[in-house]
Amino acid sequence: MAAQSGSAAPVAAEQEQDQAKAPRTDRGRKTRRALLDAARGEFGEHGFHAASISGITRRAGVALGSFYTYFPSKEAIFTALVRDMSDQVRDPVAPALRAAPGALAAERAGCAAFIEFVRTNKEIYRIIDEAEFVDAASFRDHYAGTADRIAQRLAAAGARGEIRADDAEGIAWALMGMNVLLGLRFGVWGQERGAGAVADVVARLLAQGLARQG
Amino acid sequence: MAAQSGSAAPVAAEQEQDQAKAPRTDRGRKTRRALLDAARGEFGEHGFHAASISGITRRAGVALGSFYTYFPSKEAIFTALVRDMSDQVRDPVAPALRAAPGALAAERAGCAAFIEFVRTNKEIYRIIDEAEFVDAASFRDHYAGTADRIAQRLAAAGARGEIRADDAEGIAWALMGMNVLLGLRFGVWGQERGAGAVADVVARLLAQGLARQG
DNA sequence: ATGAAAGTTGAACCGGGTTTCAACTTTGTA
DNA sequence: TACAAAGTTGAAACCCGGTTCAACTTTCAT
Repeated sequence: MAAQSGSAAPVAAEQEQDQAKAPRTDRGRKTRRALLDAARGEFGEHGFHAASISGITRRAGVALGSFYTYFPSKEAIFTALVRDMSDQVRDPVAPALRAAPGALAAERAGCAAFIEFVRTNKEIYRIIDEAEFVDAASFRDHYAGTADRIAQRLAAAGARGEIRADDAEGIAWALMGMNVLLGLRFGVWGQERGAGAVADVVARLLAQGLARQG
Repeated sequence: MAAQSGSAAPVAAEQEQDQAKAPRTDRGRKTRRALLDAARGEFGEHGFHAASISGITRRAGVALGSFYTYFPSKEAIFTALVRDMSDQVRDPVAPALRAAPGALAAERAGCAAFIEFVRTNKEIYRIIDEAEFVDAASFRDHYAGTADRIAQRLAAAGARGEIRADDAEGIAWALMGMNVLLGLRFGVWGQERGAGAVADVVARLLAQGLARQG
């Protein structure tokens, strides 16, 4: 799955005690970052169980043992990576939402930004999806958090009278689902359509459903 | 993800040569079935990499070695299981679709049947999702096949003039996405809503989008 | 009944990947 | 400059689960 996003997050950056020993030096920070980037490639390419730590360190250009300076286990780096990427989807989507003139335009822009992001970050699906098994909490947080942000927007627009105001939560999950599977089909598997064209599918569905005239 | 479905499939039951040695006896068929059922539990609970063959045989109540009478590897039984479950989702959905009076009613009924199925088969998400890594072809087949069937229905309804006739494919993926994520949220993670109530979210979206009046 | 084919069993083999560790190098600070 | 802390290294210990296999039991057709 994987999904697009909204505004800022609760972050809660401090529960990393058990996850990793934080680097105290510039060199250390660089190495840690290199490991995380390498992990994205390795996990994205092979999936969690087929990925290997030696593969990660090889890509990162560091020795096997260095890995354990920053992450206590394979699971730990995976978890760190999921959080990392979950944050990164949000970044390009939030401004797109803000710039749009109305609720429908916002969802359209959000979808387009998401598709765009997916195209240059195809691994996101494999990584966030696999979190379901490796790190269920992050997986849930990602989707529940995203759905929440969408529901907020819808509720606000509903209160302003722009759209129907009922059941923001249900609609939010449905909307997130559209974005996710459209991203899989037209972002990861194929590129026949531009991001805007994909977003139009969503926009029209929100504007008129399947009704024959707008 | 995982997804709901439509009518009959191309089946192509014969490419199983390399996948498994077919049982020639009743006893054999029973054991094979037991292994498949056990695998569903084991993979659903632990995910592919944490699941173990000895766990499967223990659940099935057979010796470790018997496993290899029916499946040449862990991957092979997983693949067999994915196909098995992919077929099983279709079963309850297809009749629901057929019984409905019109296109919108059909999608509503299909969604409801899917949610119902998910509730009694929660492992389907973990299993079909993980196929992305273990058996990419089955994963793709499942989603692409499902989307195709939806698109057929929409195109037919469009031709009958029931709904707008443009872009059945795009709408199909969007619709499948709604069903999938609603299933995750209201089928697997929570049961606060009845299947019918969940299906109504979809039905209204298709009928009127977010417009304030129908 | 009886022999061949199908199915069962679980101990042991085996390989590969995670994790440990002690020697070594670099960085930062007093 | 010099010492301690931080970071690096990669060989090897360790673990664990997938896979094999040869002896054994059940089924089935004649």
